[in-house]
Amino acid sequence: MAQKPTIPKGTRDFIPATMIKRSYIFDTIRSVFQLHGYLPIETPAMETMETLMGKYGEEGDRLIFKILNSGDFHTNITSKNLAEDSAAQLANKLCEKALRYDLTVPFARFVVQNQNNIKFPFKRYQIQPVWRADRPQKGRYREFYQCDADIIGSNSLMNEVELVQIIDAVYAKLGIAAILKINNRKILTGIAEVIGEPDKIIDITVAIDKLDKIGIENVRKELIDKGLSNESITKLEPIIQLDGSIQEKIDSLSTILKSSEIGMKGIEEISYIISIIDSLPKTIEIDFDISLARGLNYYTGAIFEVKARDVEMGSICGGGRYDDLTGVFGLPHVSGVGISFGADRIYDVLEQLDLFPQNITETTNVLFLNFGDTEAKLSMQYLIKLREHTISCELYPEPAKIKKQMQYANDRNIPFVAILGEEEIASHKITLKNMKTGEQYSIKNNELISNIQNHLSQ
RNA sequence: GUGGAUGUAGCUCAGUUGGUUAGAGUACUAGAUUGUGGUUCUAGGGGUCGCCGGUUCAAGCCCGGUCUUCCACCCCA
Repeated sequence: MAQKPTIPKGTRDFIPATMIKRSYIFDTIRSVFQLHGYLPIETPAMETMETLMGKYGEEGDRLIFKILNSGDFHTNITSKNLAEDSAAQLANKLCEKALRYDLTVPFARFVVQNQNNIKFPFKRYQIQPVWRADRPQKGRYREFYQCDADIIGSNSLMNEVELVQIIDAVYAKLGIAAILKINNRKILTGIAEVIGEPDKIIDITVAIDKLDKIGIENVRKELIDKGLSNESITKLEPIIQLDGSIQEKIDSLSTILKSSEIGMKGIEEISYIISIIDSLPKTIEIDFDISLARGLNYYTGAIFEVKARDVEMGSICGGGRYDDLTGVFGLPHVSGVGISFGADRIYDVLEQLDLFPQNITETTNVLFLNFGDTEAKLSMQYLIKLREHTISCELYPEPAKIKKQMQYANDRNIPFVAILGEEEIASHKITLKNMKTGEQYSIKNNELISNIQNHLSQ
């Protein structure tokens, strides 16, 4: 009996109509990357466990898809291992490879391994799928594409500015009204210092990142759970709830963080970035959001996050600066900064807001009907000529009923049908049918290309 | 990993207090129309009612388990 086919949880098939829309997103992002001088690379779908584990925090390790070793993977597992090892320890014995979790860590590995083949500062873009063993839900998949642009080997804040310009250009091209939130990890570190809890920086950032979502009361509860003193929380609350213009927030924080050297460095950085962005034309809205933390532990400077304004969806772009990501792979003191567009969420946003352009659905421009062997052979001559003029065209592969061939053209959304039957051949003519208007007319066979070109350019 | 919903034709879904042979729309195939698509009409094919077990004379419907998908939490693109 035939089994019912399925695909793994959180994965998807893409039909042609969907792929055309997805390609539109990838093409748009890629063209913006290239326009800013970024170069393409690719890395393998799988990395060694060593490369990935421990780079994304404890939660991240759990969400990495591990690949079972080939062959006799069980021979070095004892019953003692089974009884006593943690799941993570067992996984380490059974798996030496895993699917990549993002594009940034593999990129760091790539940079170290290929440091003699690339020119610094190195600007690369990378558009590939990543995998996370998360529970799927709205806007969240287990296999999804990231579109990353990173620049590594340069400390200049001009790189941050350039990435903001890229973000602005991408969303402007796609027609998405977006808001870019900026913060700086050094400011968060500074805040942790001045409230007297420098060791709790991770707990603090994770908690205040949720301020928007769960409110100040629940943030306070979470911080108490994590062991912060009441005194520290009392100091923290007015800081993370600072309101006003970007400049007002910067001014307030300059006073608050005066005693923290690293905090003041963060203020200096964000002021610089924002002052330059302000002087440039842009369509995206910019906000300095003190509660923006982002989970990834490796960020050390600027952090970015983009959300669509008119639709409820997680972030559609994220990124930041990391000062020493390559250090763990043996290349210390190389700073990088990058952003990552979530193509699948961008798709969902465009779909929900009906923002896909109308004209990206057509593929073939002309379909030749098939009247039999003789006529089909003759049609081939015209197909070749049309293709020489980059007009996409095809011949219906078998001499089916005309009704069926017409229906095929209709279903495929092909705008023109060329009819080359016995009558046309005898009179050296071709009948063209415009499938949108239903209009049908006869032309001389040497007028075919100019006629189609005229219609397509209208 | 935690909690809540869900599952009936390829797709979207009806299906009464449990009662003969499970329906509709859409899609598909053919015909009305032998060289013409979209609209219309007619006919046809297509279902182990997610899976396993239980209750019952009788289960798509009730009960238990399991899987799937979706939603939320954690976390994240």
